[in-house]
Amino acid sequence: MSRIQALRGTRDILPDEVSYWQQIETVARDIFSKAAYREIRTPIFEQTDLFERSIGEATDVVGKEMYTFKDRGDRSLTLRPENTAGVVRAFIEHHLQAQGTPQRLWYLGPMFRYERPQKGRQRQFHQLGVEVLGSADPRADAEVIAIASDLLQTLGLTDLRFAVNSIGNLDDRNQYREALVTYLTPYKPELDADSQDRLTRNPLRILDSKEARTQEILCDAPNLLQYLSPESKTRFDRVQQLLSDLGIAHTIDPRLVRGLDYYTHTVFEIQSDALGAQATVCAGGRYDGLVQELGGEATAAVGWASGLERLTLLLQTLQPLLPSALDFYLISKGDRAEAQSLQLAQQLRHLGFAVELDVSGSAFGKQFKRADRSGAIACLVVGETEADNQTAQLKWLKSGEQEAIAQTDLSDQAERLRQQIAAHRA
RNA sequence: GCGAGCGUAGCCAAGUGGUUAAGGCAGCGGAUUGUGGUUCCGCCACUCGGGGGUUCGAGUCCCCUCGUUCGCCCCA
Repeated sequence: MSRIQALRGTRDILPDEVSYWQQIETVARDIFSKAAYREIRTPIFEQTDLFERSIGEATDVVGKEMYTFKDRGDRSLTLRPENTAGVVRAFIEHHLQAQGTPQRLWYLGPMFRYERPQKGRQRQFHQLGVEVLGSADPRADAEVIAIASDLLQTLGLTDLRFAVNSIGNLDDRNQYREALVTYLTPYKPELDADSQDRLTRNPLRILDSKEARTQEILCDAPNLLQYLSPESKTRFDRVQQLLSDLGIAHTIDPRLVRGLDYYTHTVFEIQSDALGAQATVCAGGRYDGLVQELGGEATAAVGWASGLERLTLLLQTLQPLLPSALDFYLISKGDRAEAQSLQLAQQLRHLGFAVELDVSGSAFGKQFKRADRSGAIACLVVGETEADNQTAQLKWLKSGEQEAIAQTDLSDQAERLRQQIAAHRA
């Protein structure tokens, strides 16, 4: 088996599936532009440092999932595992704060993580995301969540769980970390191996361990929310209130901590039960320290990212097959007729119709069969007879009704045809 | 990195040690040299992911390997 095939964790998105992607992209563009978010496109690879400093050295993403390589100039580069870091880098590099804050941005593109593929997880995957840079206002937190909600709802996705939490500011977190470590240390031998390791490396991550015994121990652990400073607490209450005012049902999940180091205050996840183990379709939070961390001015920010592969999986369960958008299928036989059918195809396309031209040259019977399978509403037939008198047979494929139409009348009849096609589609 | 399942045609598949590897869908050709969605006929795997082994005999059993799926970890 030496045939070349797509690499593990990468896949081809074939035309039947692309229509779902386009549906998401169309809806997203509309929602973003109505909320004054502008698209930003950043490079697919960056200096390795950028991700190490932003995402955090101790995280799994940086520790074991990055596609990192040396280029010919011996620089260490990394294919982006996520895009917040890149957007923040661009924000700083181009002094976007000078264009006024907040900057509301969105992006869409491929990301790369070296992991074992499984349902809803690829090595090259795609994320759609938003970032609001330069606002600490709780309304910004609520706005980005509301936009995510709009997007998912417009796509027809329901049965989603919105979980939110606050991990406070840096001081809150440090104090809580200490308390958690103090509480957990006596139980260390009973924790699962990963959690034991995290106890020193990244204790907060222990909270969302799936091990039963670890979770039992955590039942009586100190609660993160009780370690929030009064300001952080007030802030979180405000975000929750704003979400409720918007009618966005959500639950507080005190165990929700995210895997990337840069988060502060609000963190949230939107999950679905229809995806198997990879339940999260959208996740994000506030990252007030990141811009400064990467060398910019202190800038509060909040954002999220959503996995396109997971969204399309959900969409496909809702709509197993998108209907054909084809209006006409053109059939012809004989030199002159074939030449005329090409002319007619172009003419109809210029009038705004979607037209497929049969170029097989096979028998009419075969061509009709293909017309039927194409999903077109009507077919236009040009044979010897029609070629002689510059007409075509217009056949409505569903009813089988057929009428003669002069080739020169097509543009005059366009409006009528449009209406009839619309009627057949409905 | 770890665990489990699965690899037979473009797709879905039967086959569970014994002569020539079912069937269905799609495709192509024909019945029907100008009318489809029904029907009928024909064509479409020197070979069962690859390699090695056991056996008189292997798609079928064993080992290795590659690929893939789902799960763990982690994440969108």
